[in-house]
Amino acid sequence: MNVVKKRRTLLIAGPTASGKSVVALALAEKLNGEIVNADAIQVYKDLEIISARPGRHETMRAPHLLFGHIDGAVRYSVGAWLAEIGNVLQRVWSKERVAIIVGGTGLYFRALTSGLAATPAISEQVRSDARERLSNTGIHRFREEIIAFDPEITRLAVADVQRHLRAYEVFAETGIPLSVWQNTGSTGLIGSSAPRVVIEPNRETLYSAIEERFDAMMDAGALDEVKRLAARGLDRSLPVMKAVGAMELLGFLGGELNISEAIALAKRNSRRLAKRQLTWFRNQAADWPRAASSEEAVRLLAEQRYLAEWG
RNA sequence: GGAGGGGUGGGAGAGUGGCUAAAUCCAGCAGACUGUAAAUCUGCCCGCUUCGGCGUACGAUGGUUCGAAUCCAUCCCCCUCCA
Repeated sequence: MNVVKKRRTLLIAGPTASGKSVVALALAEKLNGEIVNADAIQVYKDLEIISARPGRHETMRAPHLLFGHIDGAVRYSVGAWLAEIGNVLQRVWSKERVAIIVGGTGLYFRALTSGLAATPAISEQVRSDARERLSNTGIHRFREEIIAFDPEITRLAVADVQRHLRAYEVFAETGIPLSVWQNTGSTGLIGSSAPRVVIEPNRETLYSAIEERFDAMMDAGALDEVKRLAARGLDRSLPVMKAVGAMELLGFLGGELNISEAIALAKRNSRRLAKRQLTWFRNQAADWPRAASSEEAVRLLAEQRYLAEWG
């Protein structure tokens, strides 16, 4: 193993359809960099079109890492991603190349820069036990049980079933409350000095880009892609099955929606996704520099002195 | 020209005297967020607000009534059918 001298890293975040890939590619070519994915759905092999994952054109121009390497049957997670990206970054850095981390998943960036609680993996047994317990007792009793060992859980909304389940599972698995785990902060892999940018296009531009892109996805064979996914007969609760666009087209294939309803819903849900991403970055990454467009993002990053040195 | 139906908040659409600033759905906005995060959840959505309220509102105008989106009159507009 080479000794890593410089951890040259660039962070590019932004909502779906904001032009992140373009920025990443431009900088990768300029700086001899490698592009690393920070998007929770672009990791899945099964969804190239629907997830707007970089295709041949892009991957020929620069190395792309952590894209499409996970089988849809796998329940991927921030933790798994963080574990993988650690190695990936070591490899990129050891080659004296720049790691350009791009994506729209705010939580992934947070894990990267601030670390993640060191909770162990939850066994399938505990997972299903938790679900069974919940359906037997109902959310109110379930919640009280959790609060008994972890009072912090009071702050969760009662309807937030997913987070209640998580709290229950962690305690059942480890005997230590989730909130305690979460205070055992690890430090991030990426320092605060790494150049970064959030692409924040105006709402109208972004929304019309989303709609046009979805039409383009349909033309590119999105429906066939989702048909292939459907044919696998995977569990509906898997993350791949919940990807925006996939979910709606699955609804069409299952006969619950007609095609135009499915398309309209997919667009709507993409808009909502983008909105949530903007909210995240606005409030959780408030100190990151902003760019209103991909062009501005390139310019903004290129102006930073790091890049002059790195190039 | 004749007969009937209808005009409600950004859209759809309930409501037919007080419990109605007006159900519900959609669209939108804001927020939360530590292993499902493209997920999960919360609030707002006529205007103003110190978030308790205050002011205007249900095509228009006028009227009945203690009180009207709801009843009456006139006017304007839309739709269906018959000529």
